[in-house]
Amino acid sequence: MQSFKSGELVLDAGATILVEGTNSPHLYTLLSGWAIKHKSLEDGLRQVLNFALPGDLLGLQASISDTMHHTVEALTGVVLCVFPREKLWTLYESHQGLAFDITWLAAREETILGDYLVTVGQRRATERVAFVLLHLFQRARQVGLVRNNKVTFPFTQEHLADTIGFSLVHTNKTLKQLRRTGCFKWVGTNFELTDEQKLGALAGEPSPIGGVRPLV
Amino acid sequence: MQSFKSGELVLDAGATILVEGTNSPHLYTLLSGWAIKHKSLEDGLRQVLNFALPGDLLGLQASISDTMHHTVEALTGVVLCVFPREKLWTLYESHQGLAFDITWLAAREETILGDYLVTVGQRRATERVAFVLLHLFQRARQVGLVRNNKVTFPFTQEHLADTIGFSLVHTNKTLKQLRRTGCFKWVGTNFELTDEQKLGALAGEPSPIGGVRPLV
DNA sequence: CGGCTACTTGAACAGAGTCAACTATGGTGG
DNA sequence: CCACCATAGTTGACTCTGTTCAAGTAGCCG
Repeated sequence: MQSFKSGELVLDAGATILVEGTNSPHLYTLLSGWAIKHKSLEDGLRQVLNFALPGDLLGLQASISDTMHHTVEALTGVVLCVFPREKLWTLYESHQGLAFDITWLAAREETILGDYLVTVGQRRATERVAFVLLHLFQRARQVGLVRNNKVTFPFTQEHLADTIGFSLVHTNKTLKQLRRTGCFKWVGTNFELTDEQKLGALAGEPSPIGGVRPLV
Repeated sequence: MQSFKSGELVLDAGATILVEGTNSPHLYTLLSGWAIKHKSLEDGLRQVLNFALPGDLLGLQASISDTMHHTVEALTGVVLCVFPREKLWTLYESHQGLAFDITWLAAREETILGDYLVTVGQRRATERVAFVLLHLFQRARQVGLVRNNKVTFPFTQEHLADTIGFSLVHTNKTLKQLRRTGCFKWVGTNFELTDEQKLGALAGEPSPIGGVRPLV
């Protein structure tokens, strides 16, 4: 799989990695740093679709439809592993493991977007905020970015607002309310989760016990 | 690819094809009919994630994570092409075309979910309704279900409401308002689109002319 | 005819948006 | 070292969009 790699790309925070409506000759894997995927509307509104953390794939859409349907922007300095897009499908023939991995990543992305859609479509303000904070904390933990229940969140309240579909002002007020529950501390870029279970409950998660019963 | 097939499944309208939280030994392709993918919350709320039309793949998530993250339900009588899930990855080795097709379908699903997320997160009522109606009309047309700009929509206003994240009542009132624009007629299950461009404008689409300028 | 489901409509209420001002905080240059 | 500026975060007052509750109507099938 390393043979497929054509180089590394290092970018500063704020750099645009891929642009909606354009295509790209490259497919990227995020090696380090955070990025954000979003779509912008003419009237200045913006919807964040997802965050990208180390290990995530960027630019698959362009490989398939010749056009990106969202923009990807670096939230921190990032290191990207660069793959030549045109080689992808020939690689599918020689490396089935790669085909599996990419399918897996695409399906995972679909799952996350589905969760976000439920959150934005059905949840109340506090649930939305709690859900996204918890989700990002857990993803950060999966890739080893959490130490002592602390992690650096390199995004602003405005990013959060654009993720959950609320105005910045209302997001801020909801956050104030959530802080009073005491399950987490978020000051500047430092986020500390002190009561994961409680935040999960506030996010409206089904309780971890009592899973779903299979159909007979 | 036909060799992979293990049978056909015929189900009535209302049948549940896959259940959130369970896994399934099968992967399906929808051969005919409509289905709906949704997630339900404890409190009775429901979010429709997407509609499935002929040609769509159902159950990929279960093949990858051993658990479906949403439920799939038939809206009409459906015919499904059944594949044994465990054979999928071995098939990836012998049929790279299949690997490409599945990746393509997964990426397309991601694109649609992204569009829905923008709609639900940022758009106003009339735009949301217009967007979904137009989107479904266009997808139906792609698979040849539209004749004379007419198509059968086998879903209720409640399905639409659960798709766009509004209450049934407000969806109904918005629909009433949209009908006055005269771009479409929707009575019972019969939908006729008489002014596609106008509906596109109401949906808040970027005008077809004036595409996005590539980055130099 | 009765009972179901889908669809309509109005009135009162509440959640979220908008506007506008203000407080940190960090970086820059005089 | 401090004055200035830009960006991020906070807060209050008012408005408006969408929700809820409640009461219908229309069509369909037994």
